[in-house]
Amino acid sequence: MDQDTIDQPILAGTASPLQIDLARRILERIRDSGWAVGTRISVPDLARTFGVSRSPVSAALELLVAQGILNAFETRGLQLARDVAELAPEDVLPSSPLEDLYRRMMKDRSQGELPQDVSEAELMPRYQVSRGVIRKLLLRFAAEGLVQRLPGHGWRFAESLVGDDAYRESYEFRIAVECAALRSPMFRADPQLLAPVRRAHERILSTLLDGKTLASGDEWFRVNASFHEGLAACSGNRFLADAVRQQNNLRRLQESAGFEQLPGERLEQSCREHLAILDAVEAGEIEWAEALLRQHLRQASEFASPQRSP
Amino acid sequence: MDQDTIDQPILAGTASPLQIDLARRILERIRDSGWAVGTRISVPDLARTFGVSRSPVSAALELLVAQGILNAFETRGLQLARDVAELAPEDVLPSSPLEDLYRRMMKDRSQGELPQDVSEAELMPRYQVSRGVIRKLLLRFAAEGLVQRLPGHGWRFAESLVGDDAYRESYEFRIAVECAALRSPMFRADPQLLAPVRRAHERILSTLLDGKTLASGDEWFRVNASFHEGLAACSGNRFLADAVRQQNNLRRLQESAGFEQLPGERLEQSCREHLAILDAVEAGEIEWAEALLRQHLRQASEFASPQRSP
DNA sequence: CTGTGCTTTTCATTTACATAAAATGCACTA
DNA sequence: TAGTGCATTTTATGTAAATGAAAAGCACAG
Repeated sequence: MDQDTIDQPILAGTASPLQIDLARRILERIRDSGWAVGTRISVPDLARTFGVSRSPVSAALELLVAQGILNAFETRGLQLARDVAELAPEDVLPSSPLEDLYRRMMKDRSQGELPQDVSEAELMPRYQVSRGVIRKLLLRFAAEGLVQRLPGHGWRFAESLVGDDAYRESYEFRIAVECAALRSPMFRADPQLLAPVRRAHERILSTLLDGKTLASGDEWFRVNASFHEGLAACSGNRFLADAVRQQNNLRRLQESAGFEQLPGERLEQSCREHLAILDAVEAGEIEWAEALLRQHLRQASEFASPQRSP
Repeated sequence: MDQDTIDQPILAGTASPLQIDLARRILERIRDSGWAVGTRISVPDLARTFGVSRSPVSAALELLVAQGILNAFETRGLQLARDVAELAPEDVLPSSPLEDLYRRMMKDRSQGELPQDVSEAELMPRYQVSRGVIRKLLLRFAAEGLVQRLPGHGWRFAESLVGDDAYRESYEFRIAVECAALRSPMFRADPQLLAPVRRAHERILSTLLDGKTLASGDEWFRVNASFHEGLAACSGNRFLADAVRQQNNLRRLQESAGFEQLPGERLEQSCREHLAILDAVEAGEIEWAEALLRQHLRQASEFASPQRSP
């Protein structure tokens, strides 16, 4: 077992993006479910959960085996080999080259090193990759609404979230949509949906109260997203839920540029506000919940916006 | 000049989708600007307007020449050859094969002839086209939020608007978003944006009052979409505008199934309601406009929904 | 009856090359 | 000075074969 712990770049070459992605999600799932060491890992079960066939799941589990997180279970099958509560997925798993490029392009754009209008042929030599890769990336950007095809040649980056305007607009949109979700006549606080969200918040809060900082900035982002998306999902309106999810995708773009490392206290406050909103929702006090949510978003907006001064 | 009038399928083979699209937009522009016969047509001007180079514009104009709509201007250049006020663009121009396929797939899906989950390899033989074409179409659907990539293999169509639930949810969403657009602090009724919308409505209204029916069902759909999108665009909030546009895309998927041929009187009423809202907006009476819009959407919802009974 | 491990089949992506289309530049004209 | 017409360059798209990855099937163990 080599060195037992972290040696990432090994065998990073052989693993599809899907496999890496699955490995990360499986690891998160193991952690969040709090399974004990020795628990048997079922491939078909995971395959069902993530909506794929068993092949990529098996490959993903192999990655985890190579990291010493899983090991063989008696004669066949796999089991959990160690406690993963303290493990940060990104430290353990190789990152997909595609994902890296994605972030790199995003960063380059948000720092103005890429012009607003680009051509595929211009990007190919810049990032030393084939056209297919470039296309794939651009398509992903496009799916997230960050980039558009121009008629004729070229692509244009959205004005995106550069500039205070976009920030204001984003928060205005979120207030409109999320409050509408709460007010929806079909709104119903689904415990199955909200309980994990609450747990995640409590976990973070206790980490903070221990004086520790979060393992990764990404973690708060994900929990935050799960809160807003979970609330929207309770509206029973797929369009409201989709809109919230879409906004979160956009925001992820922003964060990964490296801006907005929230200070611990602000983070703690956000966490408490989320919990208060959950309390109100679960108690059926929807109007109060809406007021809290509106206030929460407004504050978040004020906190985020003055990052850049004009 | 052959037969002077309409002979569509001729030389439909040689013309890129962009060229055909431009030809249609140019024709609409000529019609909506009300230029007189003999007006000179400037290529660079059109190229600027549509944000492309002169090449595709020239090619598009050639298409119009072939239809007898333009002809040579003295020694060089082109001029408007005939009155186009009564011309329906779709009768004159060849339709791009890509566009046809797009509509066909949409229709097939909305009539349930395509399953929700599809693979590229399944579509290729079905529509007798290469993978590239299929990809292009799927990507277009994806950009409109109508289809999603599945992890692993295949694509999944959005739940779309099948079922009464989806209808209700769609209208709830639109009410939330469009009303938020009106209430936005940055809302500003932009005449440049709204004037063409108003003109289009007036044109339709006068057509109806003449006792005629609309040239194509598509026409009302486009005008209706331009109204709602135009209003949202005035909010100065790109996210609100995008959300409205996306809803319209979804609705188009629905309509193309051939449902919902609105009766003339309902159509006339919708038209008048739109105009009333425009009046209110342009007079700065935003609250009144919002009330009208909310009512308008609610009525439209009631009209559309009982189409299918459970 | 479910899960595993392996094999086979299906599907998607990649690569390189050929072709089509759009953008650009320039000489010339009104 | 802006516009046309044509030539050139740049850019993107289409095609086909090869590779790689995921899905589906099957025999067997618990």
